[in-house]
Amino acid sequence: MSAFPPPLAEQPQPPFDEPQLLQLGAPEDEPCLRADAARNRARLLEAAARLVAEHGAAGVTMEAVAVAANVGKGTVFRRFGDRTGLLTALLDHSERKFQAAFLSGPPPLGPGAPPVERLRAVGYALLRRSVDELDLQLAAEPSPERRFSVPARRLLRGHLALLLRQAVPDADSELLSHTLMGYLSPVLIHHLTRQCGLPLERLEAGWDDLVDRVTG
Amino acid sequence: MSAFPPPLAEQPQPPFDEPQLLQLGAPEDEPCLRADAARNRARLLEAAARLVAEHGAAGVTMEAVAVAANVGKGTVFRRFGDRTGLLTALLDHSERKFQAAFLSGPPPLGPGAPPVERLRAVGYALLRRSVDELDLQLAAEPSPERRFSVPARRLLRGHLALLLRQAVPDADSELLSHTLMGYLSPVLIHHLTRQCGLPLERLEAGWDDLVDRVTG
DNA sequence: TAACGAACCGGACCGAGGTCCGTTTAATGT
DNA sequence: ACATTAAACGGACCTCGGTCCGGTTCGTTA
Repeated sequence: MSAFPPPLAEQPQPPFDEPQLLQLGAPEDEPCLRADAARNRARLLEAAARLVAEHGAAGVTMEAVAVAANVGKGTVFRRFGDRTGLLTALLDHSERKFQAAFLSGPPPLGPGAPPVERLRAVGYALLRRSVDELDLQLAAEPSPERRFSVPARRLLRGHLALLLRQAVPDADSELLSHTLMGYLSPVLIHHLTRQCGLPLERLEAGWDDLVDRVTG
Repeated sequence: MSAFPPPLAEQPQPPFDEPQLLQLGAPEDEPCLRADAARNRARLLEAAARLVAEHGAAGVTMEAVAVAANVGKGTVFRRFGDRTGLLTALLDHSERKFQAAFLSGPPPLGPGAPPVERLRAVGYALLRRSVDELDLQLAAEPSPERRFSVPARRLLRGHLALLLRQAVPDADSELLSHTLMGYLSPVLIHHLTRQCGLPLERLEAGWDDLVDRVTG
């Protein structure tokens, strides 16, 4: 196991119930990366993206990516830790945009709107984003043990908890935020839209309703 | 892929929004199994259980089980389909007891109590059961694509949807039931209790609160 | 009881994720 | 320019889940 660079948001795991200040990760990619490392990283991401476009996210093997990038297999793992890390890196751009939007973008997603409206907005935004990148998000799904340690998800959950705390101060926001996260999880969205054929509108209505009930 | 016997509850996938009549699977195990097959099945389950007890669920490999049962590796897969199937079979007994309890047991879990109370009860029961078998349940976690097709979960979700329909007829019970399922999912329970150290009481209180909000 | 076919058995085999470690190379200091 | 060293490289190697298929066994029918 290795000390490969932190991908998305913050790294250390604050104790569960802590207020947990929200902050993005480094503004750019890896802080300082050796020239060859940076070059290979770029090559790998490009190769991976191409393979995803060609064969779908599911059919992308680590070895194939390595070969396509003219790089050793070990290098892939050194850089991205594991398969999930590589796929996650592919989603990094979109993820950062999303984070910026709900952390400091214009209302109702960003600060300025009342918390309940922000809750609605963040659900909509996530649903929209997910239906686009569903394949990749699904393939990037981390193993059950790490699912809740993924920085991006910790950040989002913290955000939901914050909004909930503002909207319903007398509730257990931590637990409720987990409930809301469940509704927005890529696997569920995939199941409902792709496997069950529900239209996006119904999921959005469901989110509205859920937010109403939870904050009501 | 194979036609290995249906493990827990019903098999065919009814269209999403259907009323979905609830029914258990066969009262006993596989309907009719050849003598040697039944013998090997028993051996395998026994061996698997022993290995779980010794090395924990995570450290149980299919080959090890096969060896411990004096059986070929292919036989394990023929019988149980895949690793998840084997682990799931280990949970079968407990699962059936749970199903029987909420389908036809005494109130408030079984029929007879008002739906909201039954909702509360099923949550309590599941939380209790999960904290016991957490390791196994975690190891038996199916791959994301199949998570919602697992018969036992389909059955439970259908049950929740039914109770919700009775308790809040004007809501989208299907969607809400998924939300409730999320709160009760083994991975979340594991994360909250084991990784975050929340006491079971808090999870129970959270379930109470969630049911109130959702049905309120 | 002999014969037959379906179901079952077993272990060689494969693919893919992940690790290891000897070698190479980029940055830094002299 | 050269030495030094930490970092990066690469591919052989390992593990483990899952498949395949030739041989075997059970249960049935004649």
